[in-house]
Amino acid sequence: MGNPMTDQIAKIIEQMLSENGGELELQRNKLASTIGCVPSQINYVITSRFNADRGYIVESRRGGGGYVRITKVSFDNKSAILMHAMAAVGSEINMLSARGILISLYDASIISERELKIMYSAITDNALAECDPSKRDKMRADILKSFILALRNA
Amino acid sequence: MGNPMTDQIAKIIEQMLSENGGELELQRNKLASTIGCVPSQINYVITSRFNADRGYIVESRRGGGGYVRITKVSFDNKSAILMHAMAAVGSEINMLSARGILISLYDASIISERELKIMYSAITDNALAECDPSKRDKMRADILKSFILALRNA
DNA sequence: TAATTTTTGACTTTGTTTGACTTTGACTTT
DNA sequence: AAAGTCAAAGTCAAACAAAGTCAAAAATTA
Repeated sequence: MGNPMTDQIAKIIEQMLSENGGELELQRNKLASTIGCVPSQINYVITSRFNADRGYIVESRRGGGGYVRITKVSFDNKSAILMHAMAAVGSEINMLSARGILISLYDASIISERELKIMYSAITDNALAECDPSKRDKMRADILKSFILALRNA
Repeated sequence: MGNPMTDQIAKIIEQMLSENGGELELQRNKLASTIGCVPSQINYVITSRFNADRGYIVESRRGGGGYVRITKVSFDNKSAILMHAMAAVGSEINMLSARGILISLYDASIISERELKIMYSAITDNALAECDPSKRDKMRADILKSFILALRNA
């Protein structure tokens, strides 16, 4: 509703980023004047919306021919934890271990309590009752790995 | 029941909500001044009448361009939708229909986009590849129904 | 009257906008 | 090379704009 300038600028930058495959070089003062704001507003947008927490790397150079480069990256920490979880799942996993992995993701703040409940509901023996018991742990591993993959870009 | 201001304000907000299909973004101070009450009264109305217990989700942002967003997900509504979804799943379901059901839950604001992705990841043919093809649709239905059950109290 | 609910406003926290001032780098002149 | 100039980008703090908190006072209800 009350869309502050910051949000509009962020949207413009996102747009440009996605048109450029996640990488973008811009000129701060030029962008500021086409948008119609003071240059330092661009800095504010960048620090508040395109910071490392949100998975962006920002590099810049001053002086003549200066620029600001914004690159989107999926962040390391999270993906390392997910990678680790993925390895921990392996090709088969029982219900208790699967639960443990989900809880560890919850503890690492990668999923919420609600998401924990949702995911857990799909990997109980009960949910997998239809599956042949001999294949159940493999099935569970597949589902769990699908979740972990989905979390990479969610 | 000598209509305290709180009730009138609640009524006004309900009115606006129903005019907007159950979703509403308002500005606290603006609303307060048009109604003629102190801003914090709006907070009181919201916490006492539009809380999670009563099936509302409230989000807000401070600062310039700030807002308060109220979304109605009434329990009746929610459980009716879930019930309906449950029935729609049936005992077997293919990947496309399953996806449709998840999208309808998303459209009804019962699940987030992130949750949509998570759940969808578990019901693709890919995730269920291990399952005997003749049983796959049954398996998918079971998982989907587990999700829906988990959403009842999440 | 005791308990609960509502009303109010002073104070806090969070988020945005602006502009004056600083730093850096490339290029030009001495 | 050293100094100077200019074109960027960066920093920071003040002003502004919202929403949140909390507790005391007032009103209602049991």
